Amino acid sequence: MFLESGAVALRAKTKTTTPLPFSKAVWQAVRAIPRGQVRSYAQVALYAGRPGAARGVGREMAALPHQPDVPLPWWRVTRSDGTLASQVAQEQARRLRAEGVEVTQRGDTFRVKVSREAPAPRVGAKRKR
DNA sequence: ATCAGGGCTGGCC
DNA sequence: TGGCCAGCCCTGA
Repeated sequence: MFLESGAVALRAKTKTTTPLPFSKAVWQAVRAIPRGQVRSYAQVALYAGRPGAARGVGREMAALPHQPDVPLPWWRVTRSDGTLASQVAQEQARRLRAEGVEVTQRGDTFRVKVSREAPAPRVGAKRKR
């Protein structure tokens, strides 16, 4: 699979700075995204063993430039609705297209084509009442 | 289908 | 404790 309970085993004394278990778990989850495919922040969080920590994943992504020793396919991570984070949208769209992923642009909004056959599984979706 | 607004959560500094 | 954020979900237009 994809799920790694090992991430949980990685937790220990956090003590100091960044490379905390959460970060490692996120990196691992992102690295596991197949070329030409995308996952949402929520899915990455789930696979990292921290369901619901989508925003935390976003924070990690934003910190990547500071971790040049840990190259990751960050461009394969999008929002649940398929739109791309504005500050990296251009670059992200370029990289995704280079992998054969369809990306549309409307105004400043970029978004990946979401197949109706294989809809991105929503994480933590609440039932409508 | 798309967009805006509002409320909420998780992890970190 | 307070506040930030590359998010998520729901509702309504």
